[in-house]
Amino acid sequence: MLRDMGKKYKDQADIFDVANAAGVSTSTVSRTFNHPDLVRPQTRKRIAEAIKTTGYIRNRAAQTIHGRRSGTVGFIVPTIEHTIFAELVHAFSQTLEAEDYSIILSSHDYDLRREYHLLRKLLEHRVDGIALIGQMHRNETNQLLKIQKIPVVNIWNYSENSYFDCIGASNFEAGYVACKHLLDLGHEKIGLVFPDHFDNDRAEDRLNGAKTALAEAHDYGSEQFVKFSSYSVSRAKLDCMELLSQGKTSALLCGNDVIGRGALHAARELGITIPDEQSIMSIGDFKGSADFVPSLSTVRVPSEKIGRLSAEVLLKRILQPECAVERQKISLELLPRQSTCKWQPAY
Amino acid sequence: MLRDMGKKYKDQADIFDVANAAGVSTSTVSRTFNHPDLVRPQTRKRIAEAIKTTGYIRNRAAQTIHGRRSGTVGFIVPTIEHTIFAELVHAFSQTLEAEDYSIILSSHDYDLRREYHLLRKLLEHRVDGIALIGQMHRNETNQLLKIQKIPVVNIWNYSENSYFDCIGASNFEAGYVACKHLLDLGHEKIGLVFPDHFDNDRAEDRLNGAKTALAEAHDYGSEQFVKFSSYSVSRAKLDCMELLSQGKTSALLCGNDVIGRGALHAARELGITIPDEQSIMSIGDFKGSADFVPSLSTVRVPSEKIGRLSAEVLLKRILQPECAVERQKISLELLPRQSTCKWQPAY
DNA sequence: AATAGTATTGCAAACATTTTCATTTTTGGG
DNA sequence: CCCAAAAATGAAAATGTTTGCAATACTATT
Repeated sequence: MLRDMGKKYKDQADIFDVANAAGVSTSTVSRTFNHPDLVRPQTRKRIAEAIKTTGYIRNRAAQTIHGRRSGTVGFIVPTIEHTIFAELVHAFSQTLEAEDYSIILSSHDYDLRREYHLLRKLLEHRVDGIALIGQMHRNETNQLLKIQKIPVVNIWNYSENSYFDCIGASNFEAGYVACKHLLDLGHEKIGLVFPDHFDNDRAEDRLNGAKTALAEAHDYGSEQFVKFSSYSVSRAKLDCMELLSQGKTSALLCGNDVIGRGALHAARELGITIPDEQSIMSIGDFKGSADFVPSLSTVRVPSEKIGRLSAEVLLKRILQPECAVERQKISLELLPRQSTCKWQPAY
Repeated sequence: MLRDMGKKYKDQADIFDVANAAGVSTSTVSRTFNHPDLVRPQTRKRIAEAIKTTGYIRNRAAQTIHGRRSGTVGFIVPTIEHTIFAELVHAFSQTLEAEDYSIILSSHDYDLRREYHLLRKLLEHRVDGIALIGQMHRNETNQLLKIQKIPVVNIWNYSENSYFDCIGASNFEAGYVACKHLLDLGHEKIGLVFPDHFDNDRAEDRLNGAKTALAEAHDYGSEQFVKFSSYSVSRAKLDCMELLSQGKTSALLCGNDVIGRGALHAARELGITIPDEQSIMSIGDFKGSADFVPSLSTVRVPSEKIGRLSAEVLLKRILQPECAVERQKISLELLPRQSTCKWQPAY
């Protein structure tokens, strides 16, 4: 297989090759891609053929260099290992891919220092926009975003005075509503199992919401059972087993559905009947939570909707950078299912 | 807020600004990034400061244009909506991010025509390498990959004569082993619940493996109970309920853990005791399957390991494009847990 | 058929880097 | 303190596009 046949070996056809093959100038080829209406249909067809025969593939890097949009969007999430953000990322990607964008996805594993570095890397790639989870970021992260004047959407946590566009629910409310549900059912001794909220404002807000509901219901001084767990069914199961076997609670409030699932397993493992002996309440409503037996009561945070809307808002800001800040508070839905019921003391 | 103060307004510092600020030429700045050993430490320091003060961020597009590596890798998966590939993607990303690569992730939703288009888009971005799931792709996809001579790793499905590097398990074997386990336990009437294997060679191989085991055990003509389901716990639960309520089987073999979970829920819903009345066997061992009560018997396909190794192999090929094709057959592990037991006829 | 107007196309500069090659500076040994 | 060799730096060309402007080719009127 011999290379270098003649002048100069190129392994990749470029826009010149296409122009030659079609007998036009590079300008015309370029225009066929970017402003097809400006080139005669007949010419366009000739160019299309030339593209086929040469096997030409546009070089996005070369157009990005002109300040043209890169066609990429950066999405930084805490994790993709657990199901937590799967639906969100999916909906977000689908929406943007439909508009011909590619998604550069990175995860920082709940380490906001890494988030900053990932952001820098995305900026090096000249992404057209950035999506971040939550409102809490390092100062340098926010500074950088502001200076760069790059389109940003803040996903998942609603804030009425966010600097950037934001689409999300009130996680405080989620925690409050979930806890209120248990209180309304007559539960008094409620165990709270929440992910460690270090570098995680969503979990923190939820926990605060729950605590507020508790404080409103009881004397503030009442005994609290808080257990910190993590985004892992296994870990959560162990933690819940510990809490449940102490027998001090009549209900568990779980910071998210992953923990909620852990709690269901834990109860089953210990032979505790749900919901008769113990109620389990959760927040999230991930795909599949409704299918557990008993099905998991939870507060629905509509992740697909949030993902889709975030993508749309980001898209809009990319096209119109100067338009007013858009903030959407996504409403929650209380979903009482089989894992919770009225508390009736045994005696 | 007035712009254009003086000569020429630039919203982004470029390499010239840095060079000026540091009192060196652009060549030297460029070298500090790409060949730091070629520039004097003292100069390097001065440039580092200049970068800080100017807020310069490298433009990867501009370096990509030179045939330099883009620092991105494309990963095309069937889906990220369900947990199926979460661990795989996670491990893959972590490994490559550690080497300063960014991952462009796209999903085609089990539509290989879309896979082709996504591939083209990735090539436009001049990714340094491509990762694909499975060995089955459209002809045009394979052609394009070969012509482009781009590093490719084929993940998940092992094949001893793959054209590209491949890291994966034998899914045929997985299906065979899983089914054999049930047969060894004395089950004869085994229901097979598998994802529709249209555009999905992994599922197809698994199903064939299972059928082969069945054929070896019984007369080939024996009655088969095959039900096609999908990658959704809800859907799988419904399908399994249908199959289970027919009462023709003593065990269910599920094509993956998502379906396996659906089966567990289905049995519970119907009041069928697992494993006494019905065994449930699965393939995958996703995070959390061991925590179910009863825990899910399954054949472990070590997705993290596969993800990490795939990343490493792809990396190696990016650095040494000419090295010999690397194929690794990842071994499976039979994990009998609580959801399967010996079949003892009721009478 | 000439004219004005519009639709197409081409030329060449611009984009932000990298890299080759030549030039300058530094270093170490005598 | 000089010289050769080595190390560090700079000048300028090259990378693959896009686009403003100018030039050319049509079209529909008169």
